[in-house]
Amino acid sequence: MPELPEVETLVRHLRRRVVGERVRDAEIFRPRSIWRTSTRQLVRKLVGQRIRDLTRRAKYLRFDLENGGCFLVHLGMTGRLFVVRDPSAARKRDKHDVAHFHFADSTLVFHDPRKFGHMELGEASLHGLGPEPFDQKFSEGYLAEKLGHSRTPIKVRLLDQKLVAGLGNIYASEVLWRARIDPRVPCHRLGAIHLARLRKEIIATLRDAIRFGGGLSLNFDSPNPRDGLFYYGSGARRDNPSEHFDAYDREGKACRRCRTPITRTVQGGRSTFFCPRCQKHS
DNA sequence: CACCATGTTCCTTG
DNA sequence: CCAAGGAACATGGT
Repeated sequence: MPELPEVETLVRHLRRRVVGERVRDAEIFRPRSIWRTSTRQLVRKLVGQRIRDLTRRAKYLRFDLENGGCFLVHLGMTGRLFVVRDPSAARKRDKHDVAHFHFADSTLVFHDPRKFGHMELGEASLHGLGPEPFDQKFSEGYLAEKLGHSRTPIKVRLLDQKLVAGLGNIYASEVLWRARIDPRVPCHRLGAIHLARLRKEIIATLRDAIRFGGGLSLNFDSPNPRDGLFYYGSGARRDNPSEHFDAYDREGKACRRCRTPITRTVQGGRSTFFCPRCQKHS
């Protein structure tokens, strides 16, 4: 998955390659990756439109069209977007290509081996989402109100996009490690001090990850796996031999603060990594 | 073969 | 009504 930082990094790279371009043709290889509408409808609404802007909302990429409409892409777990500039190689269709969007001199490719990603017209999917972490609405008061009486473990709640948009399984563990909060703690047991720390670390962790992504030399011009998206880890390990994450995928390795081995547990069917010593209950 | 994987939705069970 | 758990979507890596 691209979580919020990866999507943000992708948007920043892709922007100058697609904004202002007109969609001349669209080839849909996997209709089931289109939600809420038919292939025919999607193609009809897209072809001929100029892309006025490309932005991110939660983990969605949002393409604004000149007619006022919008087109959303969610990358799921393994989705990638890149622009092929090679004019001759109209990019031979790869096994996992979901769609090709042709511009005058380039092609936007949506590639998704695991096929959990999707595309759709309109912004219906954005409606129920919680605030962006960097938005003023994401305040301590808001967090307190939303977490209030929930007995659900905090880690599980952080994955809920209606609470705050953009965290996924990797950064949820990272945030809690930084905030020194036990992922298993029921939300209602978090006091004001912890909520404040939690909010601060959600923002700081994502901000740092975006900054880190901005500093990597990524390649979004080809299917080259070096586009570094998923995850920064793989790109980062090359640019930076030391591991990038503090908790995620570090089971058994020494906590960077106290040297205690990082523990892995399962919550809601997904792995959580934390330090049993410095992430104490509330 | 077994198990793991960046996401989300839907359904069942309690 | 809510929470928790599992399954589903589908494929590849170890």
